[in-house]
Amino acid sequence: MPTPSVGHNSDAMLDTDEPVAADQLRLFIERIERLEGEKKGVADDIKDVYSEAKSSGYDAKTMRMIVQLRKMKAEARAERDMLLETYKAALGLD
Amino acid sequence: MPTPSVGHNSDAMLDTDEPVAADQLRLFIERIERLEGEKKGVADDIKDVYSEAKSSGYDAKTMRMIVQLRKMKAEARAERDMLLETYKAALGLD
Amino acid sequence: MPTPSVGHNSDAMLDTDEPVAADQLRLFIERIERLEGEKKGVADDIKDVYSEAKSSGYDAKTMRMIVQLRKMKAEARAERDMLLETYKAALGLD
Amino acid sequence: MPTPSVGHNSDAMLDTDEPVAADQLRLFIERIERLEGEKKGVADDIKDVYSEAKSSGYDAKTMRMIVQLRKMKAEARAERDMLLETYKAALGLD
DNA sequence: GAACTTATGTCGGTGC
DNA sequence: GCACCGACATAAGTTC
Repeated sequence: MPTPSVGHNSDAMLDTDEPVAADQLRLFIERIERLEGEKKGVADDIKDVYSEAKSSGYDAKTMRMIVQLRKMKAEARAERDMLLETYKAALGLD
Repeated sequence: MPTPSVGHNSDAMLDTDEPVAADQLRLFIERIERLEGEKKGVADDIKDVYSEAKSSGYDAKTMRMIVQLRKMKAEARAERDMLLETYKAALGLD
Repeated sequence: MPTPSVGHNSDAMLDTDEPVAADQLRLFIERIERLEGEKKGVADDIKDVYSEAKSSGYDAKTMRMIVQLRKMKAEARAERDMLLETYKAALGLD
Repeated sequence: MPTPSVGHNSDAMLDTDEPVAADQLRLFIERIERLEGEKKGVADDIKDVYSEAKSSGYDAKTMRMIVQLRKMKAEARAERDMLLETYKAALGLD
């Protein structure tokens, strides 16, 4: 049960707690930074696809609308399913 | 009902233009949707890391500040490097 | 055409610019504050309706889902219409 | 799916519970939707005021800070007053 | 000026 | 029963 808060090391009080905590924090930060990098990469990829599509004569604005519309449909469906589940649970049918 | 758009293929070509175009658009859309999905996945991963860090006693808000500060530093350094490159090129030192 | 930026009063440079500007700003602020108050009032009204519905045996969470679902449907329809307009414009049919 | 609340009509009542309940739910939903609409309208009005102020040369960010500061002051004052009331009540001075 | 992303504040759920 | 916590909605900032 590692915690960032100060504590004691079992063996003779060798002060290793803080280094460990610092390493742990550093690790979290680095994982986040790596993931942020990935996210940026994917976002750039998306941009590239839009650019490529534009080069093929498609309008980005229209494409965005299509993507959004499809997403909304999918979300509505998911919501509907959830609603159904809720009803079923409320009626003891699950 | 394939596509609403009008058009015909000139000379002796089989009529493949419209299907191809529709497929091409569909392909672009699907690539984007797939990438959007990936992006969401990564974003969720980031959230998870913050949660995990919080469970270890770290404050998310503080961590965000750290990440941001480091990003700014990295950008500043990149800018400095670029500037240096520019100078070197201008002086014929590259 | 009063502006907050410094200027001249037409009649003999009586320095009334700043009071006017201050008043104008004050007026903007007060309008915003009044609207913020209204917005909070409406938000509270919404809460009240949910509470009232709960007292009548309805589940707030389910109601929220219904409201959201309906909103999504409406938005999808609006989006669809917009998309149609875009197509029509693109095809010179408007 | 009839109604969330079970119920029956006590003796000799015509079976109008379910329609009534459905209507009741519908009514709640519609009231909420109407209020949501109002809230959006007010939010848009606020945006308009900021835009208008910007056109007059004021900086929106600064204005937001002013609004927030004034709100905090007002809240602090309200809290003070409440505290005073509490004291007065405790001392039988009300 | 419009879209996207991040950040903050609020609200309902839960555990002590 | 209250306080904490996580989730959601709104709001702000940033970028194209």
